[in-house]
Amino acid sequence: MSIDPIKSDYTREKICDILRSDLIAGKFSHDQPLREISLAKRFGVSRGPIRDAFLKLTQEGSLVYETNRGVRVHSAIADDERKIMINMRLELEKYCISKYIDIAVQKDHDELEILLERFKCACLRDSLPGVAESDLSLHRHWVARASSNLEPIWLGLAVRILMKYSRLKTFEESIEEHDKIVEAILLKNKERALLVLSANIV
Amino acid sequence: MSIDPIKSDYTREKICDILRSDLIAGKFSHDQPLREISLAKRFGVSRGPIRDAFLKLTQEGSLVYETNRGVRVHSAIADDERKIMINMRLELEKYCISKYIDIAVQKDHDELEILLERFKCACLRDSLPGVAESDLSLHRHWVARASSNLEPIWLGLAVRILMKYSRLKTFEESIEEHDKIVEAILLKNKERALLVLSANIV
DNA sequence: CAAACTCAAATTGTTGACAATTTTGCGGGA
DNA sequence: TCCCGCAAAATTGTCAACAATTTGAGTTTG
Repeated sequence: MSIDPIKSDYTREKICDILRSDLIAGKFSHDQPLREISLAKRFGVSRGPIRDAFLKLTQEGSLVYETNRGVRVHSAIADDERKIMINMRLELEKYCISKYIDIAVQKDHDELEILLERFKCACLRDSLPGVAESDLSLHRHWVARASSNLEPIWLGLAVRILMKYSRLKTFEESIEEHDKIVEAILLKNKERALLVLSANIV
Repeated sequence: MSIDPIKSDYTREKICDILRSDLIAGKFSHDQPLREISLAKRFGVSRGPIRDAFLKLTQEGSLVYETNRGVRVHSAIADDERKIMINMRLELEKYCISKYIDIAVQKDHDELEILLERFKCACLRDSLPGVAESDLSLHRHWVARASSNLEPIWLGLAVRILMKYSRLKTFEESIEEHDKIVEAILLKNKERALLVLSANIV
C-alpha cells in the first residue's frame, strides 16, 4: 500500500508533511507570512490543497491564522512553555511506547526497522528537512499504533518542540539514541525503552 | 468587537465552533460519517468552508479523516487514554491559570465575568450544546490569554475529554465549580484557583 | 444460492473564476 | 517634512463546475 515514491502529484497530505518538515528544519523565519499563491505555484496545485495544509498546520500550532490576513509562522515558544510541552510529550510517548511493546506484531517491527533505516540515511545525507521528517515519522509510528486518539495531540507537541531546537544535537548522537530506543522496543524491554526515550526527548 | 449575533452568514470559524459544541454535546454518534454537502446546505454555504472546519476538527481529534472517504466522528476514548489526557490538561491549565493571574488586566477580568455569566445562562436554559460551548469558551479564555502556543494543544485535549463525559455532572454543580474558579482568579489567589480547578477537571 | 461483475448514484478531490478585504504606492495640501 | 486620502495591486474568502473515487443495487454466472 502507498508505494509510489516517484509519483510527483502533491496531495494535501504530502504538502502538509513537506511544509511541516520545512518548518521544523527552520526554513522559514518566525512571523514570516506564508502566501497561498506562491506555495500553490511551488507545488503545482491550486490554492485549495494549500489552504487545507495551512489549516492543519495552524491547528498543530506551528502556524498562526488571522482572518483575511492568512497565516504566518508562529513565534518561538518561551522556555517555560517548552518545559511544559516536553513534560507532556514525554508522559504521552512513554505511555504509547509501553503500549506499543504490548501490541506490536512482526509487521510493525518490520516497519519500525525501515523507519529507523530511513532516519539514519537522512542523517548521513545531512539534509535537515529529511532528518526532521524521518525523526518525526519514526516516533509517530509507535504513537499512532498505540493510540489514534493521542496521535494528533502528540503531533502538535512534537512539532512545536522540534521547531526551535532541531539543531541542538549532532546527527551521530541522534542516530545512537534512536538505535537504542528501537533496540529496546524490539527486545520488548519496556523499562529500558522508557529510559532511553527520556534521554532523547529533551 | 464581534457583536453581531443575528448575522447569519457563517464563516469557517463559526461553523467550526458550532460543529465542535455539537460534537461535545453528543449530537452525533460515534463513527458516524459527516457529509460535506448536507452540512453545506445546513449552513447555507458551499463545501469549501465545511472542508476547512473538518480539517480543524480532525486535527483536534474529534473527527477522523480517510482519503477519498471523508470524515467521521471519532470513536470513544479508552479509560486509560482519558486518564493521560486529563493529567495533561490539568498540568497545562494549571500553568495557564497561574500565569493568567499574573498578567490579567481589568479588561480581562471584565471579559471573564461576561463569559461566566454566559455559561450560567446556558446552564439555566438547559441547552447542552450551549453549555458545552460556553464551558469551553470560559476555560479557553484564560488558556489563550496565558499562551497562544499552548492553546491549540489544550483545545485538542479539552474537546476529547468533554466528548464522552459531558453529561456527568449536573448543571448546578458545574455553575458552582466555575463560580469558585473565577472568584479565586479575580482575587488573584493562585493556590485556591488551582485547587478548585483540579476538582472541576475530572 | 452465493460470489463476482456492471454500471449508476453518491461522495470526495481539485480547479479556476469572481467577490471581499487588506496592503501598498502615489500625490496633494497644510 | 509629515500626514491624510485614494486608487491600484496583492491577497484571502467563497463559490460552482468538473474529475476521480467510492458505494450500492441489480444482474449475471458458476
